[in-house]
Amino acid sequence: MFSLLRAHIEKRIHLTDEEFNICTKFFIPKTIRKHQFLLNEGNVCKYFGFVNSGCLREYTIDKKGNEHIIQFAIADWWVSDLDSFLSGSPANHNIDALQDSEVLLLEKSSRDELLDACPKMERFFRILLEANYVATHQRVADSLSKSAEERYLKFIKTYPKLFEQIPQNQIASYLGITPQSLSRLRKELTPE
Amino acid sequence: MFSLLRAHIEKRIHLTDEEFNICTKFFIPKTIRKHQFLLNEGNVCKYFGFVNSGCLREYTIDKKGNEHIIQFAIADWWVSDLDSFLSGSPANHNIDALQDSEVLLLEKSSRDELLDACPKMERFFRILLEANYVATHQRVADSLSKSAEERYLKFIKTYPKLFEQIPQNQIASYLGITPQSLSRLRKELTPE
DNA sequence: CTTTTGAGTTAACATATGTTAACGCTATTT
DNA sequence: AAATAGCGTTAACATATGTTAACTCAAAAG
Repeated sequence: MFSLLRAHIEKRIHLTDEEFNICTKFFIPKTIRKHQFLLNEGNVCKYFGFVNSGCLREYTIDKKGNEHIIQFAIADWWVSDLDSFLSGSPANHNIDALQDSEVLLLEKSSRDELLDACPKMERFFRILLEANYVATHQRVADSLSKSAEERYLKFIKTYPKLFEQIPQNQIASYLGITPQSLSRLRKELTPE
Repeated sequence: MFSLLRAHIEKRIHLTDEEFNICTKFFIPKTIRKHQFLLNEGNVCKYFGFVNSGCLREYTIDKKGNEHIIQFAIADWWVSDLDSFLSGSPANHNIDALQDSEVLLLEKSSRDELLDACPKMERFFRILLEANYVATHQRVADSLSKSAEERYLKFIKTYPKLFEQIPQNQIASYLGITPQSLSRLRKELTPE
């Protein structure tokens, strides 16, 4: 149940068995079936979730009704609308499962208690956020400087596992283009 | 010299005078003149910098030679290529000053020492990164779901001070469009 | 087994933004 | 004072991506 999380944390900081056991107490294991929601726009995001298996997505719906995927989360990743989670304000994003998934949920108050109970976890979250900062800034830079085709090729290279698991229309949404454009672009990539 | 930094930290965590004095020892004050570089692509980013005054920008140059601004930094903000700073690998980004600026520089080793000397600062950086995570994800969401015009109007609303201080071609670069497109867009916004 | 739904493809046409080039204005440099 | 460089604007044209609509195919639902 907690072995993936243990390994995930251990990559960043070292905890004793005892310390890790304290941490686990704050998490709520949950199964989320495909198409089920972990967060609906307008509600407060109650959880910071670690994905044990499956795949979820965080997305926003624009005024035309189109979905835009902000973040995928597969095993060993975290999922949340951090803005809403931290501020307690209603979320602008939705989170649902693309596949049956198992997650370990941390409520806001639990996380605060966890940080007090195990101060080493301050460093863990700091390091986790640093890595995320880098990845997200890289995504911003790519959206500024790369064509849809370049972003697509980079996506395949960077997230080969996601690429295998996920429908193409979802990838298009993540890349910021329509499924039709992605289809056209793929056609142009395979001359013959 | 350190009063802005003190207030900046105090917004997130509380430090005693003594603790803060320990922290200040790790920072190197520096003046950066307009057009001077704090980081050149290909070099390792040695600093995590707090801006006391002025304005800097972090940007990348694409293969066509166009600049794309990843981040502005005015007073009370931080500036760095965090990827390079943390990993020690050569930077893909440049950092230079748009105006004469005063910064407080923290070297990588100094930051690690600072975190050990004053563990409360773990929490400070964690909170700082959380806020940045939220802002950057918001920018990603906007680049996926908003038109250039909407992004421009939002920029003005979100960063009125930056909007006043910065040439429009720099804003265009941050928004991901050409200066000509921004000019056209502005014209359409002022009907007569 | 039949029907329905969702994913992917294709094509014709529409639109936002990029490209190139020219011009004017201001501030800086000589 | 003259020359230069940087910024903003404009216009004609080019291109990448969006829009709409139709069609397959496979999987899921009835």
